[in-house]
Amino acid sequence: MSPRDQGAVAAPGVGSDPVAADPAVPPRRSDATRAAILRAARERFAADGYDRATIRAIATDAAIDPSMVMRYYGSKERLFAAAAEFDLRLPDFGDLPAEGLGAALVGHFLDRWEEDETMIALLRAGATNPAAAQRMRQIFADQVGPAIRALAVRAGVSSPGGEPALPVEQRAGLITSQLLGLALTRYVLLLPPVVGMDRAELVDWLGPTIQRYLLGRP
Amino acid sequence: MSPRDQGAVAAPGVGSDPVAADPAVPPRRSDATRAAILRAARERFAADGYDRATIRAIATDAAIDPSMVMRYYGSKERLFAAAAEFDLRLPDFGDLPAEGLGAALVGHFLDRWEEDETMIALLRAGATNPAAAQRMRQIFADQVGPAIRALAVRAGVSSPGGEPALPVEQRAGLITSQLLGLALTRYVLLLPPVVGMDRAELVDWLGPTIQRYLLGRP
DNA sequence: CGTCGATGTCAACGGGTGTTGGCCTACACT
DNA sequence: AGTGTAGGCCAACACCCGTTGACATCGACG
Repeated sequence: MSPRDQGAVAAPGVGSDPVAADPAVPPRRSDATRAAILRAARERFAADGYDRATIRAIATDAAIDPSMVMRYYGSKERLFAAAAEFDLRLPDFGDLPAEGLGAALVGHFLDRWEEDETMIALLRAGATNPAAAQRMRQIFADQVGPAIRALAVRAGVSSPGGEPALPVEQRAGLITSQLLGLALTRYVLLLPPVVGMDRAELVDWLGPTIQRYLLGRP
Repeated sequence: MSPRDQGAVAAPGVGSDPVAADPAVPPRRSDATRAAILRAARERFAADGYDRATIRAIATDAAIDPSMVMRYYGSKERLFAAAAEFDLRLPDFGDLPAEGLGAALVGHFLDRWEEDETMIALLRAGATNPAAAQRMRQIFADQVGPAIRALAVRAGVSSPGGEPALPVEQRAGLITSQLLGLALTRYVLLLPPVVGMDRAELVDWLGPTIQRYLLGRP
């Protein structure tokens, strides 16, 4: 195995421009293949979950040999780790009145899920694969938790220096439970009434819920 | 294969007394084995999901040969169908004031999940297995939907004969999204803040949410 | 006591999986 | 032009899976 291959496991940003990466690392001829593998992997993991998504099927989708997947990503587990790199891209909602935060969060997550199936792949895989579940906890800890904390602090539920009025971690957990429950019933289990509701209806119904978990009281 | 074996695939009620079944069908010597298989299957499906739960592992847990599983249940798919038989046991909350329905529902689901891992098995398997997802939709249609409809009618949101004030199916879908999201984050993904909350806290926080989905407005 | 069906064990089959190593090809550089 | 190396394919290995059929054992019933 070429010594350079090992270092290339870390994937670039999900939706980032494949061209114009770090100019210190010249583009390689295999970059297109790498990207094709990653794209096929995300599709398969999202559609089938970790176990049913086979290396052979992913390689067929990417129109290459299964052994190439191993050469570039080392193992199925590391391929999944690369394919499950996910950035929620949570904005800071800086110019939004505090009353609209819940609805804005619901809308942002709906948009994010529909434009990038990585999160669905993670959700499907996380139900059975411990590593995928760990990755979801990490995304929660690194992205959801801090964002919710910042929003709560800004809106005055908790002060940056002092004691939080209510544990912010639990607020983030409650918000996640509702948002992931929506993703589960809408995109994975395909529960008919949830699939049938449109974006505006979901924002209207779930917005106040998230709003209360974020800033309200039981 | 004995002709009687095929008919025995349908499992008895989940927590029902294994003795004193239909007296027309005399108990068989293999009933204990059947029950042991079913118990081991539920544990394995709940812990590992459909794909990772192997017939061999289930048979080992039940202390019998894998071929017995095939003899009694025909195939892995039919074994899962038998093990995933699930009764939510939703009460009608007859003597409860309408304001307490949301909290009562949350409490009932929490109790039900903790006393019977079948629902967790279904949730884990439903994320990747289409048949399991179909079963979840069926449970929703047969048990959750009608129960929510009855509660909503009783509390006056919808009248039995007339036009519902708001689609009751969507109310049931929203309730399911929050309750399954709780199960997912608490029992499957093991999100720390959700795992750390106790029953009373969860009822306090989620109760008003379910209450609004059941009887309120966006 | 002998028979027969139910209960259970054992070994194997066919197929699919992740993974590996050898080989060929084509490009880039001197 | 020659050569080294990265990119790619092929065949195979070892393993595990669901499933099957042949054979042993036990219990009830004539």
